[in-house]
Amino acid sequence: MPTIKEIAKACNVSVATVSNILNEKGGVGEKTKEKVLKVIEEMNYTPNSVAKNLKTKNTRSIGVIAEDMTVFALPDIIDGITEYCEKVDYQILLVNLRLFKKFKDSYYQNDDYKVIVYKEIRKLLSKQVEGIIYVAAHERLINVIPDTIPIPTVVAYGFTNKPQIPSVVVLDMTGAQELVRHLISYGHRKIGVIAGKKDSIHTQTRLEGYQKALFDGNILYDPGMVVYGDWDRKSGYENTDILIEKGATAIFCMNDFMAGGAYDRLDELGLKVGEDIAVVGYDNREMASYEKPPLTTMGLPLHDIGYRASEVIVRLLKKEELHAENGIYYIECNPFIRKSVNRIEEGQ
Amino acid sequence: MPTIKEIAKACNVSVATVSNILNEKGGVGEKTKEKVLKVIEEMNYTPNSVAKNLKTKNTRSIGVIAEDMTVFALPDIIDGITEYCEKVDYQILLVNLRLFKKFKDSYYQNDDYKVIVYKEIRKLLSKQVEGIIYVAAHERLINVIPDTIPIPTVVAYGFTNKPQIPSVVVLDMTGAQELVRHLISYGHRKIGVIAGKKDSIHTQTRLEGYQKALFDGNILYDPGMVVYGDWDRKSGYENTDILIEKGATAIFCMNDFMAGGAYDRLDELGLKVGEDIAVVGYDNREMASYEKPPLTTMGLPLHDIGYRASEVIVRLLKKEELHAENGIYYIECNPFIRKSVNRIEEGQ
DNA sequence: TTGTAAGCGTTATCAT
DNA sequence: ATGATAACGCTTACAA
Repeated sequence: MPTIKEIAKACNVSVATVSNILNEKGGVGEKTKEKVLKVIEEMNYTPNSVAKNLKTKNTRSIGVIAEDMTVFALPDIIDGITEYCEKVDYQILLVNLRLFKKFKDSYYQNDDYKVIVYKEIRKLLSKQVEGIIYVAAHERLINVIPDTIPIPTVVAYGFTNKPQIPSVVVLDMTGAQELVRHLISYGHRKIGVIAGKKDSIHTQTRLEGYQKALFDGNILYDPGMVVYGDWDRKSGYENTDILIEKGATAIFCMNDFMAGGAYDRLDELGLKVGEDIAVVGYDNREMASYEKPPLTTMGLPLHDIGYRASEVIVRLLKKEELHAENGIYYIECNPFIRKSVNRIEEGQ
Repeated sequence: MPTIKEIAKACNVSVATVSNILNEKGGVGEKTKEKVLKVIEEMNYTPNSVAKNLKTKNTRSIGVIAEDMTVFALPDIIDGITEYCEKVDYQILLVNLRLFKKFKDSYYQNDDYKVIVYKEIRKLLSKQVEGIIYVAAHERLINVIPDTIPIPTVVAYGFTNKPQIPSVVVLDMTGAQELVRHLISYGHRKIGVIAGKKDSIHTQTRLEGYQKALFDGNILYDPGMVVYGDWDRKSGYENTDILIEKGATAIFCMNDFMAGGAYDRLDELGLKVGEDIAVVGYDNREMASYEKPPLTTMGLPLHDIGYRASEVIVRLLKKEELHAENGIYYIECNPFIRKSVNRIEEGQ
């Protein structure tokens, strides 16, 4: 690989001239420019960005720390990050923590992984990335980022307890609200909920959205209509009976898996989803559209979360003002209306 | 951020000494070492790898070019890459081409994206990556990598026509063979096939595996028992009748989606999968385990493909011998035996 | 055991 | 319009 020096020598010009041409600084004669460009082409010269970065003290690169690439939300989030970064010509250094593979489901219960994160941040820092995006595998409080971190950092799909580290999260509240409003608009008034785990942020905010929709619809909130699952299909199956016994005409499941479980049980009960009873899910997982009937659900704005996170990083890099309360950006969900909600006649 | 010079000054030693300590070169007095380490800690010094890389002319980084992150195979492949790279301490520069988003399904029909790939390779080269892994979204011939590429390159999940660019692919043949052998071992002898698109490499090799299994089982190969779908669920649905009319007792679908479609049609026909008829899929997509009954299928060795690809790159980097015919590495599939295959009594 | 200084491939300042 | 040269932060002979 030739260097700028060799190009200069081959052209009988100085390195400064070659550099000026490469960076379009102007003040260069037309024919020298032509000649140099030709030689560069001929010798297949590629500038060495490492040297350039050392000199200019910027790398146009950001570090992306993914808790676990293989968790369903991550690829879309990273896709959003890459889309924006491509636009503004930033390179991505990817680190995949593989937390689920290493620590199973419980990694965030202990703090062993804090030191791993810390180490990876150091590495990224030494590589002179200009910013870091930390992508959580599940939306929750992320407190592994040292406050002493000297470069802009944002958390995607997770909250922080520090306003100086912005975060980008799902606007779960209105998503749930919209789904339940949809149910109500189809005449349902006895709407059961199969919630997720009680300590999950998703569960709490989706429940709030449910309550708001009831309130707007002038429907009494009956806590007995809310049962808690654990996000797994089986728990959807198991909790369905309770709701049916209470006379629910519709079931709002807080994820698609539990909705699938409800489908299973409803089928056994001889109840046809979308005809005798309504079911809605959340997340718009791939299987949602393959259920019979296809499941009405709420799509997570994963791609947009990544996109926004990189927008925020770039604003931070340019020292531009941020306009988000407490540094939290909420991104709206998109509904997927399919065939799992039946219309109920008035007075029924 | 302090530099090595500032550390040296603060310690009243030379930069060489600090450097030697950092790189554990030895020949350093115990107490100077202690002192320097303490100051490094205190001043929170992080070595600048950009400068280091410039000097040492290696970056311990490889470029990963993904055709499209959001295609189902990619996250696992990249996960495999990151696992190995973490072990050998290589950093990943990620490029997401977003081919599907940009060109829909037909990008590989035209060559517009060749110039994009070429540009990205140049960028990566200028960043001084030591090798490149190109990750295809679907297994096919990848011919977008210039033969003039000056650094080791391997294609994951795709073939190349150049032996100097190794590739790592799925061993589809034995996967299909094993699946059909499984069917035969359960007593099935009239095994229909819903194949994928005719021009797909997957279709061709999986068909070959099917034929081999028949041969080993002393079963006549009836080309009429093979119908072609287009990988979509609908085409599984539509092709089922043909096979049933021909008296198939088992259907080998070349992916899980088409198997799902077959389930749908069989259900309409009043045939119970796993009792009256056997169905197997391929790929082990997420929905396979949620089908009723859970679908027996063949899992793709995605993670291992990525892992192997980076192993190969690292071997290449170390100029070690490669031991693969034509530079093609085949990775075996893993079967997921579930509930969709019934046992047939002899003579039935 | 420690220090001096050259040099990696660029950019940028200042002359010419 | 072009060139000489210092500097970016580090490693590495080589000298002391």
